[in-house]
Amino acid sequence: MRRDVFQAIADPTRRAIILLLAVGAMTPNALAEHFNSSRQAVSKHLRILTECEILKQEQQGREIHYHLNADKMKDIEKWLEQFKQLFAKRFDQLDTVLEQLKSKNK
Amino acid sequence: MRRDVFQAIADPTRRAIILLLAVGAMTPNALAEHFNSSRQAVSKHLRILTECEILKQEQQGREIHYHLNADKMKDIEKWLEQFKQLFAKRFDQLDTVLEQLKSKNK
DNA sequence: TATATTTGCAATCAATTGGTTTCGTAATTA
DNA sequence: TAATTACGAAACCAATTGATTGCAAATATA
Repeated sequence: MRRDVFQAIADPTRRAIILLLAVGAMTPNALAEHFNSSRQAVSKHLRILTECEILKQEQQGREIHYHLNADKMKDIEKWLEQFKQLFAKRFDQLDTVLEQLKSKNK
Repeated sequence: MRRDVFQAIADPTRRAIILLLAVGAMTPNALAEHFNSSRQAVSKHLRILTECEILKQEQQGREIHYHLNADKMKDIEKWLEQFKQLFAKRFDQLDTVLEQLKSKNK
């Protein structure tokens, strides 16, 4: 079973959960009210997000408060950064080619 | 069939394809050489990425060069930015609360 | 103590996914 | 023209996904 941040944010409901919890911790019931999905469906998403270590549980009596581990989100940022650098480098190479063409025409 | 950038980057092979194409355009066969998967499997990923408009095809004789539409990647960045702002705002609110507590104790 | 509330967990199901194999077609090359 | 190459598309399959239903455990309330 693959369980990484990218698979976690692939689902729109899970992305919404992340945004909601970015504002503040919430219980499953409170979260479920924001969606059309059932409480169990939301709970399943919470389980997946917890397994990815994007969420942490905090038991308070019979309630469980889910809150964000914002650090995990950096994995996405890291990959994006890697992509951006590779893409930028491509232009560098293009620049080199253009420079070479330029000096050839001289 | 859901077809968005988030679902596209959920698969590790597709993420690798994106990174490879960030450096420069490639044909399906050239791409497939970088993976253990078959040419057809890679081709299927290419179709998905093209349907998401992350990739564009450019026919050259019997070869098809796939290259990146880097703009689409901004969708991920936008969502990340939205998340970061919500998360930052949370700290702002916390700051406000702390400020209020501070003035109460005066 | 009896009842209600909050929650996780297992079983089940239809839909989707990622992969393979096979086929057809268009562009090269011999 | 015949063989080869590069590719997409369709059919198929096992594994995974997202959702539902039913249940049990723990805590709170009457």
